[in-house]
Amino acid sequence: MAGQTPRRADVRRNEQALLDAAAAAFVAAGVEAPVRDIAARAGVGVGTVYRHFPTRADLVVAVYRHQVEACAEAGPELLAAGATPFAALAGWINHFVDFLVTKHGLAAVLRSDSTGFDALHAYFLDRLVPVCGQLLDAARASGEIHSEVGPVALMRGVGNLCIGADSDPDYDARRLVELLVAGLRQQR
Amino acid sequence: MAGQTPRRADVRRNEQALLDAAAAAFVAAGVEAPVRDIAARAGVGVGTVYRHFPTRADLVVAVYRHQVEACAEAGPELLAAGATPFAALAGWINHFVDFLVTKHGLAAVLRSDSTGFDALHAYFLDRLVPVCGQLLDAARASGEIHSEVGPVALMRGVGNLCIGADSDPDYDARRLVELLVAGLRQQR
Amino acid sequence: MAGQTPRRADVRRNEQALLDAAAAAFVAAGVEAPVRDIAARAGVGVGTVYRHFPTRADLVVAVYRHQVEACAEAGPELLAAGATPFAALAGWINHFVDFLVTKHGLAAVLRSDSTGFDALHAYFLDRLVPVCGQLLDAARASGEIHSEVGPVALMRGVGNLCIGADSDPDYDARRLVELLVAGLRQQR
Amino acid sequence: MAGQTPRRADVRRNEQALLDAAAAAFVAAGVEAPVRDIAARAGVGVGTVYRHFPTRADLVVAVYRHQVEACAEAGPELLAAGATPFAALAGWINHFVDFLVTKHGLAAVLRSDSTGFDALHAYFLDRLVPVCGQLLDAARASGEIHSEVGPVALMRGVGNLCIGADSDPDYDARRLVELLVAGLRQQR
DNA sequence: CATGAATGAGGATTCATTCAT
DNA sequence: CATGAATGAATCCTCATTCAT
Repeated sequence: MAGQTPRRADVRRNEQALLDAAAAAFVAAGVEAPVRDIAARAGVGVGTVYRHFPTRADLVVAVYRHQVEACAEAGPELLAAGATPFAALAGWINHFVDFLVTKHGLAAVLRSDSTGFDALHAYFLDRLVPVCGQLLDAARASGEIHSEVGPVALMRGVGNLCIGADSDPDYDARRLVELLVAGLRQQR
Repeated sequence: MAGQTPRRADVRRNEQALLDAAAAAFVAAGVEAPVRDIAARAGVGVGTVYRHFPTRADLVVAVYRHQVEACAEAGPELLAAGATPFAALAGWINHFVDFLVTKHGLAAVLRSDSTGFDALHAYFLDRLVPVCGQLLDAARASGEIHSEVGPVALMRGVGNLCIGADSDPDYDARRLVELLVAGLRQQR
Repeated sequence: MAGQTPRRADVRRNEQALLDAAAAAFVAAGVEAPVRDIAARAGVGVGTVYRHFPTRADLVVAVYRHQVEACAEAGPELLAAGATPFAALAGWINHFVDFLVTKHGLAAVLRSDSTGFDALHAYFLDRLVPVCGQLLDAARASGEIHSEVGPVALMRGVGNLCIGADSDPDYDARRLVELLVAGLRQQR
Repeated sequence: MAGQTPRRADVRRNEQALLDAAAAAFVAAGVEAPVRDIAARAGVGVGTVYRHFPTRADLVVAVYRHQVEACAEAGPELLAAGATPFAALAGWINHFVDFLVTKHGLAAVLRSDSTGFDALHAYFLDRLVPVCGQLLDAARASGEIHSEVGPVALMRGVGNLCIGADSDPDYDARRLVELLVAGLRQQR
């Protein structure tokens, strides 16, 4: 129970090296990059990776925590920024898409049901679903959307639409997500 | 003397069993499902799989072909059925989603970028894109939709939304696809 | 019990086609050529190969029977030809080497102890050892050689020296066999 | 800090166990012995084999090296030991045969023409051919032998004669090699 | 704490051989 | 008799994960 950050300097250095290495490996080979590659990039043994991040999901979470946090914080900010709630929602979804599309293979893992990514799923849901829900509720309250779709379903759909967007330049996930969001406004 | 199809009844049965088994295996474990699993589902030895389908791509193509033909034929039929073009498009997309989700969960391969599936992608696109394009054009001509999204993008989006729909009962791909299709009507 | 040759014409034709095909396959890929290749070359099913030649050794024996017979018959002829017994032995060994060297991979199989080649070994020994033994005895009787090496050992040695002679043009098995034969004359 | 050899004792032990196991497996089943068998003989997992020797050739080379060095060093020693050059040559060949037959039965690989063993062949030749050549030259200079056979051919012949000597107690490779060596003295 | 060696499950592929048609 | 489809053992190789040092 030492708070978030380890006290020993070398340990902290190792952890940071691992995060950097993992980020680089994820870029190069996707979030399923071999553990050994990550360890090699960080200049440590594989055991050290496992010590710091018992599961791959833990590592992924750690690598992307900052960006997830930023995404989570963007929700209330957008809502408070003056535009309509629907515009805020659309803006936030944009933010989310940017995040997913730039992280090689992350979108695909987000929908993977293999155990071992549970921590990742949990973190994503814990952190972002409330934000998305708040935006959806606000847009619903303002009468801009009528759909009853919930935040989990919406995020899952957006996530799915982003699968493969990083590796195929001809695939424009953003446009399709726009369509999906536009669909929310439709009367039903 | 039978041209394309094998003459011996057991061989034909086996091939069909293999196709069914592969389809099921793809649903359960994706297009990269172990050959041994497919063989086991079909009740045959692995050698039999390799005899009928020397490469995995051959198998996937064969599994697809069956369904793809039915789907392709459904397009003109729906268009001729009397409802509006947009209704025909929506109906066809429904059909497509059924194909992807209910029966085979092949959505994942649609987006696979691994080489070796090129032949598969090509076939898929060759056969279905024109059908979808025709429906899109008709709906556009009738003034029901204004979006400029093309058939390739639309199908890819629908395909992506279907990923994982078979294995997760809480994920309602149809609803999200409805949203996407609804989005097509939006003014631009 | 119909004597050596089958009575039905088509069967005889098949057998001959198989012998030719096997000979060709042995040249191209060695005596361990896949059964399916041989069947394909003969334009028959693999089952037919097995019907005619239950084991690979049976096939090899059949393919080379003529040449083995010729080799066996050459022994007495050389002995009767007027030269010294040692010269006859040397000549016969030459004959034997020619046979082995021109049969891709046969020499290697001759020393293989894998069951399945038993028939081949047996045939070779049955047919050629007595011939070689006769020549050795004669040379010993004439006082030209003193070595006590027996025909089995000698043939085995010659066979071994021939291994790989077909695939490596730099390897001159004949010269080494000459050395071996020359060694027989040495006083002990 | 140890240069070539691994520092951890258990690793070194493992590597040696692997070399011994591979040598034994090669004797029993040839250089193409299943990796799993080698691992089992060494009491390790297959992964360990691959860690130490990424390719089969690496393993075979390593197994050879050990013995080859000893054999190479024996040449000059025998020559300096006082007997005639021919006796030294005969002694060295004996050593070589022991190496091939008694300890490892590696003779079969010496003649393997499968690519991937090129490095092995090269090493073998580089190390032993000069030694054998020196002995041959000396024996030729002393007038004890007259044959023009070179070291490569001689070694190849000896190697071939040793094939299968380990697995067949009735096959006396040494006697045949003696014959071959005796043949070197023959006038031509 | 860090290391990286060892493990072994997991998945692919080939081919000899049998046997239903 | 002939066919060739089916079988499945045998082998290869990769990596995630554990644990002795």
